[in-house]
Order: sequence, then C-alpha cells, then structure tokens
Amino acid sequence: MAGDKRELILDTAIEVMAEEGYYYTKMSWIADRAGIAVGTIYNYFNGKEEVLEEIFAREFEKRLELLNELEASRDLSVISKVELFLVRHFKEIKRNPALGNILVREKEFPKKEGSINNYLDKLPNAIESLLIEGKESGELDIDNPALIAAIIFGGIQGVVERSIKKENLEMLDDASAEIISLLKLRATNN
Amino acid sequence: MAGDKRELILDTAIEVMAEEGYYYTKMSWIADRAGIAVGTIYNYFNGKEEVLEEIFAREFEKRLELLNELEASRDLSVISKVELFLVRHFKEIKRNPALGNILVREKEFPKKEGSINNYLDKLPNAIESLLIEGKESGELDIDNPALIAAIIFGGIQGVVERSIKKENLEMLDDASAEIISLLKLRATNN
Amino acid sequence: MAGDKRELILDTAIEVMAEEGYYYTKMSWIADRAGIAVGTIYNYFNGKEEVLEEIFAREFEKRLELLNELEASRDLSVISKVELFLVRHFKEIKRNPALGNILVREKEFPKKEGSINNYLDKLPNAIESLLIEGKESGELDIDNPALIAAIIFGGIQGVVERSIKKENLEMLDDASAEIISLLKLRATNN
Amino acid sequence: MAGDKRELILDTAIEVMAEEGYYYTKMSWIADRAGIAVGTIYNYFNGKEEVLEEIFAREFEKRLELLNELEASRDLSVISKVELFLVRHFKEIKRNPALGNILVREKEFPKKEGSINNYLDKLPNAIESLLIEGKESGELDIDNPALIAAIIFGGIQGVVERSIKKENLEMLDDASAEIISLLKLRATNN
DNA sequence: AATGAATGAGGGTTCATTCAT
DNA sequence: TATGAATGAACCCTCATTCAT
Repeated sequence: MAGDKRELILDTAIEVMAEEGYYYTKMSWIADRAGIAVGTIYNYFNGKEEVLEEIFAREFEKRLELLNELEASRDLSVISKVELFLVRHFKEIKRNPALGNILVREKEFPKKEGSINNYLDKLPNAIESLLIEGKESGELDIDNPALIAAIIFGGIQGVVERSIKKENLEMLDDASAEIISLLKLRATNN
Repeated sequence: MAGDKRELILDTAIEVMAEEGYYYTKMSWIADRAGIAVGTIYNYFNGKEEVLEEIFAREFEKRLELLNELEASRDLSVISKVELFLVRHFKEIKRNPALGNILVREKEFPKKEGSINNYLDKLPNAIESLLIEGKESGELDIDNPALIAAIIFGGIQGVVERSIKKENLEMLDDASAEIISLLKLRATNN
Repeated sequence: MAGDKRELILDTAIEVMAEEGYYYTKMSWIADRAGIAVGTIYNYFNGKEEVLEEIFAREFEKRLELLNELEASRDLSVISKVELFLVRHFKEIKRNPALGNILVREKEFPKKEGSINNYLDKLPNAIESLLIEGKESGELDIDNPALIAAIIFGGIQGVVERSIKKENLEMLDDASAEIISLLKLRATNN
Repeated sequence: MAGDKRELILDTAIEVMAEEGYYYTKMSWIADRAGIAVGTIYNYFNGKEEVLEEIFAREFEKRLELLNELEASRDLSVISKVELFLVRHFKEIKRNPALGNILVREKEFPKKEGSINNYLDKLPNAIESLLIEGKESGELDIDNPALIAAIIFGGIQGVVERSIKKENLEMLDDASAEIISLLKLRATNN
C-alpha cells in the first residue's frame, strides 16, 4: 500500500501544480488536498523538487520508451512513427490535462546535474534522431532535422498549452494530423 | 539619465533572469551585476514582478504593434504577413537571445489581473486572427485556425528555446521559411 | 499545549513591548526571549500587528465586559459602578504593569479598519455612557459628560503611566478614590 | 530666512505627524508637503528624531517657562497658578490641534539619553512641585501630591486627545475649570 | 508509518540618510 | 544652500524541511 500513498501524493501534486504552478505550490497544499500530513510527503520523497522530478521522470520515460520501441520497429516509416507518437501523447494529455499543463509550463529549474533538466532535452533529441533516420534512409528530404524537430516539439507544446488554456481539448484530436503534415511535405515519393 | 538607469536595470535583469530563471533570480544579483544598490532598483520599479512585467510588456507590445500594422496593410497576403512577423521576431531574438529565453520560459505567474498573464494570450490570438482573415478571404483553406495558430506559435517558441539551449542561433535563420511552409500547404491556388 | 504556546508568545510580547515600545520591538527579540523560533510566532499570529491587536483585544474586552455587567446591574449607583471599574482596572495593572504600560502608551496604528483603533474609543465611550445614565437618573449633576469622561479616562491613564515610570505601583491603590472624588463632587444629595 | 525654512519644516512635520503618527511619517512626505527636497531637511535637522525632539523641546519649554514664572509669583494661590497654566495650555492646543495631537500621542522613543524622554517627565514633575508647594503652605490638604499630579496631567491629555478625536475643540473651553475643581476640593478654608 | 508544530535560513522590500551636482 | 537619486542596513515574513511523539 506504500505504493498507493506515493501515487496519491503524485496525483495530488499534479493537480495542485497544474493549477498554481510549481513555485507557488506549497507542500502543505498538496498535503491538505491529499488528506495527509506534510511530514508524510517526506516519507516518500526527498523534497518538493523530487516530487516534480518524479512526475517528469515518469512521463518522459513513458514517452522515451515508446519512441525507442518505435525507432526499433523496422516495418514503420519514420512519418508513421512520429505520428504514432503524437497520437499517443495527445491521448494521454487528454486523459490528464493537468499533467500536460505541468509538462508544458515548468521550464525553470536550479542548474544542477541529475535534476529535471536532464529530461527536457531527451524528447526533442529523440524526435531529431527519428528525423535523421528518415533523412538517411531517403524517406525524408530535409536539410535541417534539428530545426524541424524543434518546430515539431514546440508545436506539440503549443497545442497542449493552448488547448488547456482555452479549455478546448478537442483541439488535441486533430493536432497530430496537422503537425505530421509538416513532415509529409518532405516525404520523397518512393 | 533616469531612462538610462531604468534601461540598465532592465538589461541586467534580462541577463540574470535568462541565466537563472525568474524565481531563482535574487534582486541583489541584479543589483550587483548592474553595479548599483538594491534600493536603486526600487527607485525605478515597484518590485521584482514589475521588472519582469516591464520586460514582457515592452517585447509583446513591440510585436503586437507589428502584427497590427501588418494586419492593416491591404497589399499583403496573409502568408506574407505571418512571414514578415516571423522574420522580424527571429531577428530580434538573435540580437538578444537572453531576452528570447525569458519570453519563452517564463510561464508561471501569480493569478492576478493586470499582470503578465494578459500578454501571454495576445500573440497567439493575433496570429489566429490573421489566419481567420486568410480563411475568410479564401486565401487559406483551413478548418481549424486555432489549432494552426497554436502549432505556429508553439513552433516559434520551440525553435527559440532549442536554438538557445543548443547555442545554435543560426537555426533561427531558416525557421521562418520552415514554419511558413506549414501555411503554404494550405494556400489555395488563386 | 497549543494554547500554552500562544500564551507564552503573548506574555513575552507584552514584556518586550512594554520595555521597548511596539515599533522598536523586533519579532526576533520576542522569539529569543520566549525561547522559540521566529517562525513559531507566525504559526500563532499573522504578524507583528496581530500580536499587539490580540493584547488589546483581550484586555479591552475584559474591561468592556465588566463595564457592561456593571451598567446592567440596577442596584448600584453610577458612582459605585465607575469606582468598581477603577478598582478592578488598577488591580489588574498592578498585577501586570508591563501590560498597563502598553495599553497606555501605544496610540499609533495604521489607519485601517478592524484593527486596534476600534478598541481605543470603546472604553471612554462606555464611561461616557455611564455618566449620561447618571445624569439622566438625576444622580449626577453634570453639564458635559463627554468632558468628564475624557478627564476620568485620561486621569486613569496618567496614573498608570506615572506609577510605572516612577516604579511606584502603590500609587495605584489610592487612585480610584481620588478619581472618583471628581464624580462625588457632582453627586446630587438625594 | 534660514529660520523661515526651519519653521516651515517644523510646521509641516507637525501636520504630517499629527495625521499619520511619527513612525508612519516618511521624511519624503514632510519634504513633499513643504515643497522642498528631502535633503534640505537634513540641512536644518540631524534626522527624523531631531525634528520631533525640536517640536517637543519648543512646546515643553514654552510650558515649563510659564510654570516657572507662575511658581515664582508670590501673589497667586497655587490653585490659580495651575488654572492659569491650564487655560494657556488649552488655548494653545485649540490654536494648533495637530500639535496637541502629537504631544499627547507620541510616547515611544529609543531609550537613549538626551532625547525626548527627558521632557516627558518635566511637566508632571512641575505640576507635582506646585502641589507640594500648596501642601506645604497649607493651601491644599492633600496626602499624595504625586498621585494628584498624575491624575491632573493625565486628565489634561485625555481631554486633548478626546477633543481632537471627536473633533470637538469646544470641549477644551471648560476643561480647565473641570480639572481645577479636583483641586478646589482640597482647598483649605483659610 | 504518520503526524504537524517547530525551525531558521533566506530574500524582498523599506526608508532614513548621504553626497555629488 | 538646495536637490533628489543612490545607498544598504535592517527587518518582517515565508515555507521547505525536520523530528519528537
């Protein structure tokens, strides 16, 4: 049941941080909302930062795992891979928009090793890798994979951010098709 | 003279906040780096938040003004308008990447009226307006202007963020062409 | 337990503020003298002002309660009522002169509603009410109850202030008789 | 004309401090209201405290001088002396209530030698001396001159405070007669 | 394991005072 | 003498973290 308590804390933290932002969120608010004592949080996490870290770690690892799986599968075109990733990502955000809000907004962390900063690069890097693969295989005709990856990654974040702020989650349904069109434009015709 | 001091404070604040992030930035760091006393900052600003607010206000207003001008000009196609905006924006960021870093990263503010929150929506809204204009004039064939605007706005931010983090500002040179291609895809052929 | 800590803080605050005055009193002095951390004070009070407010609230309410009781009792003459009030008041001051010192000296507060300012008028008002009662019942022959009330109230404060400053608390023993003589002078002979 | 500037500063300080209280009064407010620069105040006074000190010094010395004169005059009874003092004091207050407000409210000063604290005792002491004189000459039949002096001095302050707060300066007209009745009560009949 | 009162370092802000002009 | 921008020590308060129960 220890796992349950940890889960409860994380879920509550996501809610509160999504509403208030990481820096404005007080540990006591999380505790109150979760119906536990502040001290209890410290039985499961080493501190406030670690709570956020864990949220990022879980979500990023989930996505990196998916990307790795996709990358490995030989049968899929690069474009399909990216598309599958987007579809899955937006589905998750739609299921838990609060989580999406956090992933998209929290970009300021103390400059120390081993913290969240590590994760923030991995996703755009992975997308970039996919694009390079597509370029090398001849599937895509692109000069600057880093640029395209940056636009795609930014576009993803933009859609999430905007759909949440405008409380229009339906926007997420068409997002992958729209973003992927940017890639299809570069598809060679073989 | 007075203007100079205010400018000095703003410029220094941009530097420090770009490096450390708003919440980690201490007023005393800004003062030290600017070679003035902490108290002096308070002769020009009402507090830490107002410093950031002023930065946002200036930059957003510069861009909104440009967008309004562009929107008004009858000779330009919507696509050209967006492109002109992007070119200018990326040029400014290249001139002052620290500033770009702030505009792109700081997304967490106390939920009160009249603060930075006001600005954050205006830019994507303006882009959306342009797209709607293009749709209505028949220049663009798009179903969901809000979605496209979100992707474009996100894409802009993604490029800025990534180019700064990878210290590869050249990426910005091709960014507008790349983002605009997403729109050209939807151009009707008349 | 919780009540004890609150009480400890209040008692210590009374001591320190009596010695140093409210504005010169530093929160850290109270904490040090009480043997607790500054932060602890803020677990029981919202700030420095609220500590003083609570002191005033308690003491004034104690006295107002007494005055209300006295006012209600039909068997007592007005002069007896005032006398009983004075006797009790001076006894309390003798028991805790530091407290008296504060009640008598602190007269400067931010001009905002709901703070100590509310209390400061209530006591002289209550005395004035008593005098008016005596006038209307024919017990007292006075033209200007407000003036007499002001002198009595001021006289009370003068005695407290002076007895504390001259460290001559015995002065308080005869104070009520002396002050009351001012009223007896106006007693009609029925 | 240097004197004029000093006078201007003092008069303005009295106004502002009467309204806001010494601790809330900012040097810049005094300067603004006086139409001069903050720095100018420091050409005439050594600091904020000295401004208040000067106000107290002037007013107290005026009154002490009067009391000394009265004390010296052989033709007057003690009761008349006190009465003359009261009449003059209340007249001055009526002319400048703001000043009265300050004299009556400001009771908190840093515990250092040579500051205002010196003055605060002198007036009640002088009144006490008069009473002792009356007692020794047989004019007054009192046991505890210190107590009566405290009541009289407090009564004076009470009337001033109350008349200002209730904006009823007429109260001051009858105040001396009322207070003096307390003494007449003790007059022996020779 | 859970609690939540106690802790105290840390930082934003104020404002009397200074001093170069 | 007058100015008022610059100064920086001082202080209130916050809140993540601890630890005795």
